[in-house]
Amino acid sequence: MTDSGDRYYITTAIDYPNSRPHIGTAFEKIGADVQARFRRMEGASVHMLMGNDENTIKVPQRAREMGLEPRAYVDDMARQFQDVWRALEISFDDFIQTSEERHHVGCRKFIQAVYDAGDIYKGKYAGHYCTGCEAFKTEKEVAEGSGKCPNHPNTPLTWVEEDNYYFRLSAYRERLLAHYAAHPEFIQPESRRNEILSLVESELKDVAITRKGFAWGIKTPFDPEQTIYVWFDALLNYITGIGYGTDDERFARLWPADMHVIGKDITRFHCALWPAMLMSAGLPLPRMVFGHGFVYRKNEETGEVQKLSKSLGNVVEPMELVEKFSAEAFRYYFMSQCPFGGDGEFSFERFASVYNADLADKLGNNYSRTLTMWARYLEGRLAGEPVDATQWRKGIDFQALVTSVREQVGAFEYNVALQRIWREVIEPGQRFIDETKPFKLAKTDPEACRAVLVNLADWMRAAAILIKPFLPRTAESYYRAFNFDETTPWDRVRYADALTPLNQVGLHVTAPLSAGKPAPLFPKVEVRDAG
RNA sequence: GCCGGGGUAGCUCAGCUGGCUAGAGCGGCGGUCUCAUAAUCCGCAGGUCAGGCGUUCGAGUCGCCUCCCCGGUACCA
Repeated sequence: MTDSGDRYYITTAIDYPNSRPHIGTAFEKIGADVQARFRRMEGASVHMLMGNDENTIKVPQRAREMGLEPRAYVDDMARQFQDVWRALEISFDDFIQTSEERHHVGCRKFIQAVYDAGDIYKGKYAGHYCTGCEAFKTEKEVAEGSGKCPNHPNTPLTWVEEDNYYFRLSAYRERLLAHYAAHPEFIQPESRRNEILSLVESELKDVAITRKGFAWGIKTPFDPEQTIYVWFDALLNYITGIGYGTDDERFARLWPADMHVIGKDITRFHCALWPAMLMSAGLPLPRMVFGHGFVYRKNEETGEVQKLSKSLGNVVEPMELVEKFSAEAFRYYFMSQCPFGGDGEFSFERFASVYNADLADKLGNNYSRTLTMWARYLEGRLAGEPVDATQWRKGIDFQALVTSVREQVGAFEYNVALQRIWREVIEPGQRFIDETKPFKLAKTDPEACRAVLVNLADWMRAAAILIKPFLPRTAESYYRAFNFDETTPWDRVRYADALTPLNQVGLHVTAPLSAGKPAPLFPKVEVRDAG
């Protein structure tokens, strides 16, 4: 799946710390995390990097508003972001803040390398300048503000020309096109690739990469009056975060990245500007860039689908859902309901409905059923001759199923993979109980009842393994409900282990039970109360 | 305008390089079990696959045209 052997370096986009993360940003992180967890299961040595993009003009502004030093402000925001990511079980290995020294050092080294390569020249940037923001406004912003700055409608914009440095992006057009052709998998999914292809084929303009007069940010080494501008600075986090300019050995070990997970809106920066920058600096390119879709908010009453925005007042904070439901439920909803490469929708009502149907009634309920019967009919412990533990999945080509689910998860087709797991693993387990009726067999044919229950143990083991990247906690509860861990330790389980025969020797329930029952994994909720 | 992506059952989505009577989940309706979180399981519900033309023995699945929705259009999360 990756040609970099057993190492897998995956990144997510770094976020502006102006406001706290919402469910859309969480969507990206979870999608990347599922991949990271999956690759770890497959035996890769995974490094997952996340971070915040702090060298923006809004940072000192916001800090001032809150009466803080910029540094204190970004540190506090970084802590808050990480709290959310941890609550969502995002298994990141490192978190970079672009205000950190390691980033500054690496940035300066990089821009100097590009400068030395002759790809940076001094030019004039001209645009609408807002004295209130002390910044240039884009044409789009000006249009939105009907000719004025959206933030300062009473301050007239002035047309200002400024000397600053340009990166010779246009010079890389041919090389970029050659790279896309030679590596068709470079841009994912397909739709994003087409978009970039036509963009680069049409025209590439040089980009200004420095600005004048900012105290906050990274100074340009060859001209201390200039500060490195947003994109040139931000993209570099992917290399400064693994030691570029500060730890050569580590950088050599981890670069190039196997996967940049980003939002579809910033595809061009990652698929055109970034590779060109790397080419100029003489560094290898990342193997893939995945531009995921967006999460929209569906208004329950009107049925209207809207963008998440502060002004519409429809922003949903991840912690709200985590507290009301659980991180597992949060992860499950977005991974199963929103195709990662496309757009998805969120509503509280639908969230609760999916939660009840797939998690409470299926995953959770069958856990309770199985364990209760084990306790009641076998006193939690298996004795006697081994039985055929694969009865529950007769009629399913389990080998083919595991193979295709692996491919789908590896290709970020999470919603499809989960649907298959539910339809061909989770639900057959429930149907098996219904068809064999172990609760009746217990009275008429204890041996047959025992065989059914052994099958259910195998079912739980297989389910645990397959859902592990998506629902790490639940998967672990499933796996540790029996002493499976003695045969294959939980942290070393691979997808292929779902196919290995169940070890029935000494098999027994290890889940905590009270009065012969486990605590519900996903307590059912009222759909109406969801919001 | 230009470029790109879409339009498949009430809702959310699958349908790979064209081929059995177009699928799943949810919702809805009827029935069932009792191990379980009043959960499960079974059956039913019939959508001109946006519309038209064409290629083909055969098209959601390819080509062209029309309508509608969305995104991008560059230094913007």
